[in-house]
Amino acid sequence: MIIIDFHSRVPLYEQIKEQIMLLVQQGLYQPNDQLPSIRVLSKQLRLNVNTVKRALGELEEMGVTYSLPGRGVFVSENALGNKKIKQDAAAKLKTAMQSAKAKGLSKQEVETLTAAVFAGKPNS
Amino acid sequence: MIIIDFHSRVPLYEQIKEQIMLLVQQGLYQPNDQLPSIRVLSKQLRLNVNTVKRALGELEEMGVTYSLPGRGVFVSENALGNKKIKQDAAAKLKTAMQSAKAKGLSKQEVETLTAAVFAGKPNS
Amino acid sequence: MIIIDFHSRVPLYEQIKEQIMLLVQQGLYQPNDQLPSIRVLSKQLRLNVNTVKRALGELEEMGVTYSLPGRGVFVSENALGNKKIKQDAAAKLKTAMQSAKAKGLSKQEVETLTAAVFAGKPNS
Amino acid sequence: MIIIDFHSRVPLYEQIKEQIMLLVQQGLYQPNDQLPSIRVLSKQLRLNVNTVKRALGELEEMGVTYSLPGRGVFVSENALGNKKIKQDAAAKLKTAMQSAKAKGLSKQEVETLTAAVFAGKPNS
DNA sequence: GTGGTCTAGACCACA
DNA sequence: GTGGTCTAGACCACT
Repeated sequence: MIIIDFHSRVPLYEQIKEQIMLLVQQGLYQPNDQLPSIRVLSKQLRLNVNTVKRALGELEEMGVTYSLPGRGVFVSENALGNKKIKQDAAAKLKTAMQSAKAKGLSKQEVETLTAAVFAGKPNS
Repeated sequence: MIIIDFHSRVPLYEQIKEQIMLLVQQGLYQPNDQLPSIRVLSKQLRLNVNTVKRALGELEEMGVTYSLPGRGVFVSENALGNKKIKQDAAAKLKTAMQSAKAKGLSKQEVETLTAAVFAGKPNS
Repeated sequence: MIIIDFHSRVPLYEQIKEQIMLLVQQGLYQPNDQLPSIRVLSKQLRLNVNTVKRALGELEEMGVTYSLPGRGVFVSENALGNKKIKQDAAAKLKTAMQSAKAKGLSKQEVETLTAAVFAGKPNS
Repeated sequence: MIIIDFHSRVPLYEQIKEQIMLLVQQGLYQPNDQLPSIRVLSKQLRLNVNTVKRALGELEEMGVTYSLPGRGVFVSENALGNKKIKQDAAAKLKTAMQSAKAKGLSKQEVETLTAAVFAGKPNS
């Protein structure tokens, strides 16, 4: 389910975080569902255990998952009701938008892009 | 004219690049205008010369500026007509936007953000 | 009577220990009273037998209970007269309190918390 | 300045976090002060670089510090105005207090302890 | 089996 | 020089 791009400059653990959040947001993992174990994930993704561990650790810090030592990692109750996550995403988006503006993209072009992205699956 | 945010996680040399491109984009620097010298810039911005050098070097590589050894650095004719630059920025923006959508940002929230970013100086 | 919080980071066997000590402390179990058998407890709490076994084993080691092989587990005479246990708890509490103070909690906030914790059943 | 107890069961990175927060809270490190580099700290404390890195990473996550790659780690503006830190400490204190109650400490004993802890340097 | 902690050491980007 | 990422592998506590 999770696909890692080893050539991307985005850190591997960030890619894992993103994709797991996506799976949760899509409802493929429900609250209190157990995620695959760290060891299983690391084998599937061909990554070191510590890299996966870091991803899950940060997801836990963000309130998306919780871990019970000796038992496993689980999806939190209000996994994505979290404000922090949205703020984070908004901040990153703003940075990208400012950069785009500096490089000559017009407001209209951005709006067209926005429409395109939000077309596929209506989200609001 | 150029403002560096020392608290930002964006590399200093990237900030310089962004800001110079923005100034060009806004027409404050016209094609064939001379930019301040590296030494002047590094003093103004209180940055290491190497950092400024790297920024200008990459701008030249991108075709935004050209340098005449012994004379200085100048703005290229087609400084921002370069399609590749815009495409790159657009691609990154799209990724950030998709991620933001996945994390629950609504289309409206993105539009509000767009308006905010493009508020300063109308651009389109 | 015993409630296990599966979401808590406190080990399950520690939770069992705590709760049994609390019941004894509150006088609901008198010295020489028999505790429910390990099997009964593990079914009630939906826990692995080994987890319950460990909890009772440690209680016995602490002198809170004693077991008569083939008969069951019983509350000791001087179950909580044991000074070492209290001292241990007091030391940990002190550490946590100092840390809380260092992080800006006021004396009043701690007192409010104390009142809340000791609210359920008056104890002194 | 920082003292690590290698025999404690508290994780080393937690000890580092605690002590740095303490130094900040005491005003020995002011906002925007630069902390010793990770490598220097790890040599001083005779710890692995990664352990120190983790401590500083979590402090950053908590908003106590911020790091500028290539430059160093610095104390945040409102390092300890942070609500999250207090909530964390309060939660830990509550757990310790419940445990103490279960082990027979009376409300009065806790209050005496509170008074003792908050005696040294008045904090509220 | 599970996750948590720690070490040792490599490589990268940034200033 | 700085911090950031990643790997490999050890040991521990808990279920």
